[in-house]
Amino acid sequence: MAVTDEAIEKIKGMIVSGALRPGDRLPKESELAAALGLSRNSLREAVRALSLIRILDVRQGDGTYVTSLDPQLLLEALSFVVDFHRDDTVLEFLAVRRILEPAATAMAAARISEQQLDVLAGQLDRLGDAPSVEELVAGDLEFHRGIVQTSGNSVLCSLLDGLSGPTTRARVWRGLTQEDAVSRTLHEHRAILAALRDRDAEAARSWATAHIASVEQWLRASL
Amino acid sequence: MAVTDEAIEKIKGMIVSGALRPGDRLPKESELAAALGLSRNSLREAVRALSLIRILDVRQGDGTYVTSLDPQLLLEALSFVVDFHRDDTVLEFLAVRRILEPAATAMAAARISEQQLDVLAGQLDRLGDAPSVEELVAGDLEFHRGIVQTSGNSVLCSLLDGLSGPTTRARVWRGLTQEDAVSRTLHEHRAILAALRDRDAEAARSWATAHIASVEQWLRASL
DNA sequence: GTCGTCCCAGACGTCCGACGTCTCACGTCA
DNA sequence: TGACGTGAGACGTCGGACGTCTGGGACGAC
Repeated sequence: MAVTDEAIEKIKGMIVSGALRPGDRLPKESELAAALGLSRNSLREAVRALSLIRILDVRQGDGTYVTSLDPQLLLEALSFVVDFHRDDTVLEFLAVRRILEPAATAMAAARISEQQLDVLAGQLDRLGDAPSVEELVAGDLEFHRGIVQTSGNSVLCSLLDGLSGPTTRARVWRGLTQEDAVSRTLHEHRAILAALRDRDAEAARSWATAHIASVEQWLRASL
Repeated sequence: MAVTDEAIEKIKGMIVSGALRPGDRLPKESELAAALGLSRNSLREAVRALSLIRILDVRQGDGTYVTSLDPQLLLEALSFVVDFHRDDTVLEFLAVRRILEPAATAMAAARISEQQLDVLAGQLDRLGDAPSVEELVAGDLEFHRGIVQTSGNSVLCSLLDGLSGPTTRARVWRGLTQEDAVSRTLHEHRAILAALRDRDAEAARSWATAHIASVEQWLRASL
């Protein structure tokens, strides 16, 4: 195994074992390199790799720190990876979202506050009846994220965020050319919101499932 | 933005745009560094980072290649990230698994072959009535993976693999000290298998849910 | 002709030393 | 007391040198 890979494993070990805790500062590069028995260049490759996936936070002129290691932060790296997938796997990602999002929406029904409901309603109102594709994609993202965030499970929230981030969603909408796609989407969003306001978890789950299923159906037909 | 980060973005762009396709070989480090306008050292940091998340495959003495970019491969990096999460987030991961796994198990009911059913049954038989904790963890992993793989969705499969890989599962079992945990788990596995053999998707889903819920319950009580 | 072996060009792996750039903290001065 | 300048120290980048490994071609035995 290359010394750089060893260094990655050792740094990982120091964090997992608790020797390095979230927020801790690492020894400076030259010292850590000496301690791990490799050159500064090779160590930097290890640090850079761990920094890409948000394990470490490198600040020029200051030092290198362990991040908070929050699920939200670590799963951010997921969207980076998801960007690489080819178009022909979009349907598989959508199928996973179809499993997760209805569950998250149902969980939100019991927890969402009146204030948050009003915020979501305001979003939909501002979007109007005939938004542009860019506005719709942004609004769609914001709407679902707002709901999922109140599910109370940060892992679930981050996972959905990563799986259906801006890039994926844009790819989906690029494939949706049907006339009534926009109006049906807006209608379904309002139905989900109404179910949440009624605290009806099952209705919310069903509307969320139907919402994603219809997107899936359109997409399957247009591929 | 640092030159290394720029290099990461440029290489990502080359892949996403299709200029570099899965399996393609990159120019040698010195040439690519010159083309991107940075030193070989800095370029290596970028390549190393992309290699950690399985975007690139570096072979000493040969060259650097784009991987297959299969969901299965890319989501492998997920388990690396999951290893860093603290114990207090295990329940959140388990809650997500409780959403995904029943769905995957239900999907498998319609697709699993008689041969695969026999393989799973053989696994359970070999495990016996009183396996060690290590054997049980390994068997548990193998059993669920065998089912999920027949769901037909590689993204779903890889995601579950990453979320509940060896490390996470070992952490869960470490917390399970109750006497009847082992026998109840084995019983539930057999129930899931019976439902699959009956092609009863709803029964399979319910048993999978109950199975994870009981693990969740034990874990919550023992934390 | 086929197969196995040897050898080497070429690519990645590692290291060193130097210098640039940025932060933070400290001390100065109004 | 506050703003400002300055310097030590950390990361950022570079070029070159050498080590290590792989793949493929040349060569010879069968």
